[in-house]
Amino acid sequence: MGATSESHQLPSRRIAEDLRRAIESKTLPEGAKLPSERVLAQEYGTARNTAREAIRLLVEQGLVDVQHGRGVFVRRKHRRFHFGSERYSRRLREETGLSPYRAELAKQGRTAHVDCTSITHVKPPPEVAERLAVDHEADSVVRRENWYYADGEPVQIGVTFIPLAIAEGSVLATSANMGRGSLYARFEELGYPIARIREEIAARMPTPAESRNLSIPDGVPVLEVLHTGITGDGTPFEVTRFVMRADLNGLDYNMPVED
Amino acid sequence: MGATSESHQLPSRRIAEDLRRAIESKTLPEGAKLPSERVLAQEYGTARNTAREAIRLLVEQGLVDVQHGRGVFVRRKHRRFHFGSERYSRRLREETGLSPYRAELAKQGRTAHVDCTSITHVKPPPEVAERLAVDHEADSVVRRENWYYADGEPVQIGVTFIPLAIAEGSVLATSANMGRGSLYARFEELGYPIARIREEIAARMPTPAESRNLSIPDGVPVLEVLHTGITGDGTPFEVTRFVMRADLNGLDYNMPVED
DNA sequence: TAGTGGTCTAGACCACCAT
DNA sequence: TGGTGGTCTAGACCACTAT
Repeated sequence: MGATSESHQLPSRRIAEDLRRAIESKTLPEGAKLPSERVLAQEYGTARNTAREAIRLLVEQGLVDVQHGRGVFVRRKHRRFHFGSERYSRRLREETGLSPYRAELAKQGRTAHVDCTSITHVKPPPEVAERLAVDHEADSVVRRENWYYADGEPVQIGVTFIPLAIAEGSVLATSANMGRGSLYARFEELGYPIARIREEIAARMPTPAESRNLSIPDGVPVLEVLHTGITGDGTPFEVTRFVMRADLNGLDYNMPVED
Repeated sequence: MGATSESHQLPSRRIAEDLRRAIESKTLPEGAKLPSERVLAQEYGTARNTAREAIRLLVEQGLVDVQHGRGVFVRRKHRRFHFGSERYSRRLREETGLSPYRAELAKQGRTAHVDCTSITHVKPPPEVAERLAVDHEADSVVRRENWYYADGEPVQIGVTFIPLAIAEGSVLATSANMGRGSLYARFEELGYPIARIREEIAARMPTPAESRNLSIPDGVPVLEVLHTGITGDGTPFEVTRFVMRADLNGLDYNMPVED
């Protein structure tokens, strides 16, 4: 493990660079334990805080996982789940009866679990009102919050907003369980078959609350997808904001180029 | 600015929480200067390093910008550029003659600049070979690297791979300047009109090299888009890997739900 | 109990920015 | 020049994990 790099003057950067190289060259393979902070400090002749700062740089780059009391380990690259346009395909819905989330996880041999944690009536947030073409002061919408788990660990949270005029009187406004074909089958029965989707995608660091809720490791961003469901005649009937751990989730869209 | 929060025992967390609340309530509006580390330390009766740790927590959340010698400032939320399916629309191409990148920046009154920094012949990376359906050992592809600037600052880097069999003998393989209608007009002339796109999206923290190249502030992730251009009969003819600063770029897709 | 990371102290000196 | 952040030292005590 010795001191080999010459490119950085700063001890902390030099330690971090050496470790980064060791990780990228697989000298330290995935899952391997790094030398402890105290050992690094001694090897490089620095204070412990300096070795600690080097570790922090690696954490920021998402290269290692720190485990209190156990040590620092090279982060294992998880295979990502992929979600995209097929998430809303009617054929998939009807053939499998499975929600696309469950189908994707089944493909990877992992256990899916979806939990509807709350159903409430709220005034829509401005960006939701705008996309649903409702008045964000006057109109009320149904808010459904869903947590998505893989092998018992939460990986996504989705919050769906539905105009009250559409949801009122149906299971959409009252029941956590959507039944066979799930959400979009119910929309179809209500006269809102999904024909188009708009997906607005951003990435950012998680808020402290999101870090807690999704147990997001340090140095991992979130993908935020603002999804709008639209009928054939252009009427938006549902908006969902997904927040996903970016290390476990990816998006995969396959679409025609229109005019 | 005093000490008001009760929810955290740890001094560094308490300072960070107080500052976060001040930022979110606009008590500290965008662009405002935070108290200096030394002042915070004195106000909370801690060592300077403890106040410094609090600032670091805010940086990790992407809430503040640290400027050496000047101070710590509440990060200004930039309006994001939005790119999506329309990026490849033929109508847009023919009507404006402008590349979609330039069109989007013009909409926001900012100066666009695109720089083709290199054109080389390489063996395709495995994930590119797979999507182009070429042999990643035997076949060669043209590699074009483009840097995208807004007001002189780099915001995206795109690396395009084109099978040599397609690009050979055309400007695609030789010239930085693509001429009117840009890349996809040339593909169309060569018998590869774009009809579908596949976009695979991930988010992650930047590598040190990307941080340098794109001047990415701390606490800002990148969006990585692996884009495949496909003809009407399903032939992939081009793969581009985009890396974008996630604080300045977003994606916006509007597409039909296909069976 | 020994080893690990987590937090903190009370300094020090340096590099950068503004005046 | 004085104020700011950047890095480092040489300790200390705590919390967690393992044996």
